[in-house]
Amino acid sequence: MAYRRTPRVQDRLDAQRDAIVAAAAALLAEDGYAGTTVAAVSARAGVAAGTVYKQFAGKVELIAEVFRSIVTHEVDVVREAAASGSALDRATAVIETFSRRALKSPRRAYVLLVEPVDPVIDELRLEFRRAFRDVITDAIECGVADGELPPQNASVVAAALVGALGEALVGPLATGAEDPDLVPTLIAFTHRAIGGPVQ
Amino acid sequence: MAYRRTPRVQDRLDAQRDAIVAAAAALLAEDGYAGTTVAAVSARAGVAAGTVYKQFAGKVELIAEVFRSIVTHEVDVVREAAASGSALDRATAVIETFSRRALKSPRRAYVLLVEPVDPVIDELRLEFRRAFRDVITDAIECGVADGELPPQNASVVAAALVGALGEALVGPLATGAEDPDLVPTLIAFTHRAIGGPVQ
DNA sequence: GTCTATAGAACGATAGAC
DNA sequence: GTCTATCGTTCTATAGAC
Repeated sequence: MAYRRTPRVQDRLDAQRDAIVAAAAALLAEDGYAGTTVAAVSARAGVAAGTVYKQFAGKVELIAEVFRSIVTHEVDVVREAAASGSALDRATAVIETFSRRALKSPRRAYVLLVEPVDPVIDELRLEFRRAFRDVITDAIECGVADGELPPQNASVVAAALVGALGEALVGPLATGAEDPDLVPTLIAFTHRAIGGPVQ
Repeated sequence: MAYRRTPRVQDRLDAQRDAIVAAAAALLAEDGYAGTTVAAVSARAGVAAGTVYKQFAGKVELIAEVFRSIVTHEVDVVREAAASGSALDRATAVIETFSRRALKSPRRAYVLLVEPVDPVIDELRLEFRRAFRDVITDAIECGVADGELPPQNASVVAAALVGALGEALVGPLATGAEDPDLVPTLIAFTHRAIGGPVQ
């Protein structure tokens, strides 16, 4: 092709990269990490296997980009859902938004949350859990400042809630068991945990 | 060595294996996974590097055995501490025992809880979190049966508490920050979360 | 005509079946 | 314990944009 990449070529390359990421994301949601082979990804993206390695250093780096693109969006959605209202409303919005979305795509959520994949992915998970924690910390701090919630160490409690939410979902996500009581249980848990009234 | 392993030879091999596991455990607690090289382990155990591979299929299998030996013991200690008393006492004992022990060996606890290591270790962590969950589930179920706690989905709440405890400790363990308020915060969080009175 | 991106086969490691 | 199938990755000839 070109000595120098023309904008046209660059666009095509960018589109190709996006197609590979989208194919990997779809496979990850359907078949988990083990089912997301480079061969399957390249076939679905309509490129050759070797091409994947022109765009990414390896499979793990591809999966890492998929993680980043999905979870960044999830953090944004949760942050948006919890942007306003009382501290209790905001905490409820976090739990409800996060868990409903996870339960709607259980396989995908399981992969993103805990499926054993690779240390590089573990590192990303740690990072994104901090992002979710910060969203909750903000809500709790506002609630404490307003006197709506009792004084507490907001960031510790927020971290605890992130861990609680993730761990409580792992079981149901893994087994696919649909328990209509799950989300209400988590909301009641959260309300009590941060010292709000339980309705 | 012998064609047939005499009891004497077998004892020596067992002792050698134990020495390797103990050396790996000590290094893991001091320097984390990256610092626990096979060379360092064998040197500390007083054996040749090749001997490690006679006893274990590879580094990951060695580390997995270290994990199993340590965490099985931790589960037992926590179970024992939470064996009797009111549901609130038992829940308090779980939190206090787990977190005090973790904070006493922060590097070790960080490795056991979340340090990115290997998918095989991730799998073990999932397994051991279920073991801790079962200990807490039992306490909550008894509390609900006695009327001490409000009705709730005990295993979901227990899983949430395991996640909460782990995630709340990750930050302090990683930074080494000593916050005297941390454990009391977690106990208050737990008491509220399961619907008990907060003192 | 030049040189890069692509396709697809080949390679070496590894995990699972028997 | 061995063997086979499969996976991630690399290599090389070809096609095609400049």
